[in-house]
Amino acid sequence: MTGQHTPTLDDVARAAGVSRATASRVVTGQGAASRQARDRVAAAVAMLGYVPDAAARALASRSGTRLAIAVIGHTAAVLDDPYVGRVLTTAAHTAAEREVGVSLHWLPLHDPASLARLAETRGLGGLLVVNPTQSALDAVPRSLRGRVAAIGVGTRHVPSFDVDNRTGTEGVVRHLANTGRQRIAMVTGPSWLPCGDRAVAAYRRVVHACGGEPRVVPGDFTAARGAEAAVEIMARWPDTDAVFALSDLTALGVLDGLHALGVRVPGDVAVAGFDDIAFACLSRPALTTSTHPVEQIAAAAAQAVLDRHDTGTATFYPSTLVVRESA
Amino acid sequence: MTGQHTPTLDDVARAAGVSRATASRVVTGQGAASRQARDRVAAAVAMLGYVPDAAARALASRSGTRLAIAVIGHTAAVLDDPYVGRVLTTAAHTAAEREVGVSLHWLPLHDPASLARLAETRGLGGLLVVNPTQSALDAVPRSLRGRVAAIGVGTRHVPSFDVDNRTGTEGVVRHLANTGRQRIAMVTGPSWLPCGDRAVAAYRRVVHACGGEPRVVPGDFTAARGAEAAVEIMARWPDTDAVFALSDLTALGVLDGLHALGVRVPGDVAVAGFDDIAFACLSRPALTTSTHPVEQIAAAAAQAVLDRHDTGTATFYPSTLVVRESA
DNA sequence: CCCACACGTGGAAGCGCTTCCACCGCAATA
DNA sequence: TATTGCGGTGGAAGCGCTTCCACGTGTGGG
Repeated sequence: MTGQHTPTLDDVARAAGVSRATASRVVTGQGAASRQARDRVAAAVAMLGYVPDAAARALASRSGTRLAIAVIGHTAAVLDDPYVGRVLTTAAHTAAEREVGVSLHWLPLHDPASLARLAETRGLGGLLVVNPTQSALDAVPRSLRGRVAAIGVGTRHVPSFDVDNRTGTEGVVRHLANTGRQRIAMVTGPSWLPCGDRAVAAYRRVVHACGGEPRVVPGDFTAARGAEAAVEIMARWPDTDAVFALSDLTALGVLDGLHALGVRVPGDVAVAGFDDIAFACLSRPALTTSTHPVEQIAAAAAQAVLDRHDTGTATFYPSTLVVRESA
Repeated sequence: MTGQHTPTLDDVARAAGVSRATASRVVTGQGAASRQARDRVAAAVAMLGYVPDAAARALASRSGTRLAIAVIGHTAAVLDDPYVGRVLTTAAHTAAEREVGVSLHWLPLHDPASLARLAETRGLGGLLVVNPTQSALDAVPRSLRGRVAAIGVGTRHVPSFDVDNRTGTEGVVRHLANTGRQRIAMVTGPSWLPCGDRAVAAYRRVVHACGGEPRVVPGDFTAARGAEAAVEIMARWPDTDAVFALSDLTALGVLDGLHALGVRVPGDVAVAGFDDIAFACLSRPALTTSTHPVEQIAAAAAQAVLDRHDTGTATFYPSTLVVRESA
């Protein structure tokens, strides 16, 4: 071999018999280049196995190339939730396909400034915020507008990609009602997550329409909280005959809590979740839930940020009921 | 504000009244600097809110700063496995703490060249390979030696960080034997994963020592395969009274398959898994398994690569039995 | 026949940083 | 006192790339 010298654009240009400027134009696809030049540069690239240096490219074009993914609320809950894991891996995968680097950040919940700091990092190609709070999003500098997206609820200035919590919730709660459940309780998500409001509102609406009374207990998307919530619900409203949890993980916890209480599912109480994580079909009884296109959502958000195409304010993806054994 | 000008090292140097070289030394901590210079630069940094540009730094120091994490064998199986998710998020988190970027890569299984290509990317600060095959690792150029680590089984030249499959397996299988199980079957991991060999060998040893005959069925770490495997096992050896799966996900699938068959767990057949994923305690019956310090393993591997400290060849982390209901 | 005007091209100036090198003063040694 | 050494410093040369700009060319319209 010719020594350990990774080929640079100069090498390519020399091999192709053109200037570095021309080689750059061909490689990036920006700017004009004759057909002949294009071919020769392409051949040289292939021959030398040239790979552009991302750092140099980012530096020279002063357009950051890194996609930062920020997850708000770093707790064990977030790490254990397969929903978040799927979002992360899909977004990262989308970025990897475009050969852009990814940095993952876990941000504290009540510190909007931390997001602002992250957003101000030079060399940021885009920012994807998972489960943002409004205040955090508002702290994002306007210089990044058009390169930020939220997975969850956004703001006027930050486009969002999320599942349609409203119709999703309606679907599940209606199913519960249609199968004869009269006294349906709900375990919500964390109070700071704005997407939960939509879902709770939808739940209230359906329950009222069926002549029932809402029974809402706060949750936090963890299984442990689900088990607690189940106990709370049964203590407070012993005649409850269905529980809807806004997260499968929580629903699984509810199943657990109910089991410990000696309550039969779905005999005594029906249980339904939300998300359709992989384990939903593995629990005993298998969990009735609502499935949403997480991969599609995460990929769309990543693409929107990476390609800077303006996608309007909010895009919702349909969530569809999956009936299994628990309800 | 003074216009949209992100402060550069030049600004810092000017504000501190030193040269750019000195400012750089202070900021990076490399090289000598007087106490006075250090203080003044630190003050300037704080005042201006200076953040070093990663791209420029990488370019100038020609020491890539990105940590690439490669997951071998991109299938739905890998994405759904919370074990992999935990490894990824922990490694990414460790990297983020050090302010190094991360790029995630999903590589095809039977293409060692793809890892080599990735490894040759300029500007790579380190490479972490999850679930590598031997041939893939052998394809990593020696120029990267000391900056590669495997999570799983490594090679002579690539240090590895892994759970101690041998004692972990022994622990589980012994527990099965000690609780009166005589005819213990095992569902392995994918055949291309070298770590599986250790576990299978350990399983054979314990079974032989107890006077039993090994009953091995191939698995692939998915739940679906676990369900199939359960059916296969019961068809082939109807008197089986215990199943050990080398992955919780698979064990959960086994539970499912057994349930469909009308086999009671743990009454008729005991089931044990490996990994202790979050759902292991949520299944019905709750899964007996072996827990390992995934976070610790992933963080150690990431640190080793990032800090370039030579950690010898292989580090094993203990796996400890967790007895729940299924065995 | 000359000017305007595209288009393709190469020269050269950086992007923000690290690092080699030469330099300077000062204390320790001879 | 002359010599070394060394910690601290600034100048300057790049790292590999993009991109502005000026400079030919070949076309078409006036």
